[in-house]
Amino acid sequence: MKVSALEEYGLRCMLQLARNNGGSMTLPEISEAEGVSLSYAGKLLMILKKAGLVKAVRGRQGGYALVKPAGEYDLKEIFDALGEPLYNPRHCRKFKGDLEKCVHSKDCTVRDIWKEFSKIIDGVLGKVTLADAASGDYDFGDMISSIQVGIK
Amino acid sequence: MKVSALEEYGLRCMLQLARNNGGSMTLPEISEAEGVSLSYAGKLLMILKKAGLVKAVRGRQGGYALVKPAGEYDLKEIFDALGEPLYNPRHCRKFKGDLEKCVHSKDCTVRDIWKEFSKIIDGVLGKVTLADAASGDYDFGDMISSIQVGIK
DNA sequence: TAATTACTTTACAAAAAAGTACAGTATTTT
DNA sequence: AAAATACTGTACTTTTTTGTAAAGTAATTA
Repeated sequence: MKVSALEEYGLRCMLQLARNNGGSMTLPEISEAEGVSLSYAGKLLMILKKAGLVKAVRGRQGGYALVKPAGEYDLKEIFDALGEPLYNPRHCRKFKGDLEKCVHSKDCTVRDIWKEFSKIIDGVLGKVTLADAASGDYDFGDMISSIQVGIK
Repeated sequence: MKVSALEEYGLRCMLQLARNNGGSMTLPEISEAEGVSLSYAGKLLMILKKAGLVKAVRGRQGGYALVKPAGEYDLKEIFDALGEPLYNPRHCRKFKGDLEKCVHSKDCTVRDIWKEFSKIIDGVLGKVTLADAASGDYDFGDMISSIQVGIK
């Protein structure tokens, strides 16, 4: 289970903008702040822009900025913009081996695991705002202790 | 956030063996059952074997089998064998851009997010056994409804 | 003991992801 | 209007992951 480079660095760019209190940052600024190349920062911000998460202004006084207050973004929407979710309906088509259908399709326990798992992850990501993440004001403690796997 | 092919197919191989009630399966059998090539099945089972999750017998009556009852494996140990965890101490070294240190190192909110997140995932994976997964006898329902993100 | 079946190992090929280079367009400043 | 700054878009290279090929070793069977 892995976080892609796009997700990692994309989130960081969002955190940079969030800490900037609604102000805009140029690509050179973001690039230097995160230690990534200008090109790569450009790629990341373009993805975020196309997803509608940031807005851009061209020209000399230009730069990127959040389109809404950091407290109104949740981590799920940021991740959705940067990559595929852990589970989606195409899961079994993607991992079907050479067989026409997923061999687990009749009673697909594998799919169920990812589907349920994905719900948990989305649940958590959906409840942490970008502002929370930027300031560290969130606490997963209660959640962890409350984890209980029941029997159907 | 993605599940790698090794994790997906590796887990499926374990599920095949688990459904076999402790009996052994040959590579050709596993390969055909999952629709993956013989070579690839061999690679997967070798990884699982080196991690100590399965045992192998060579020769004509050979094959692979679980080393313990399916109910004594949890999904976490299976995933640990097949790939890196979502978060590990090398996270910031891996994603540090061109800078000597992760730019978030002082007050690394990114790292904290993955660290906490990873705990949740491990918590869930650690509570589902291979036997549960094979039969579908687990329920994340309670868990989902109990998710609460607090404030530090 | 030779043939067959099956695991083991190494090396390689193909595909996907990560990251870079560069030419272009828009806006502002001088 | 020319220069400077900054976003935009495409094409490319590198690296990692995925998957395959083939030769080798071990055990069994006839």
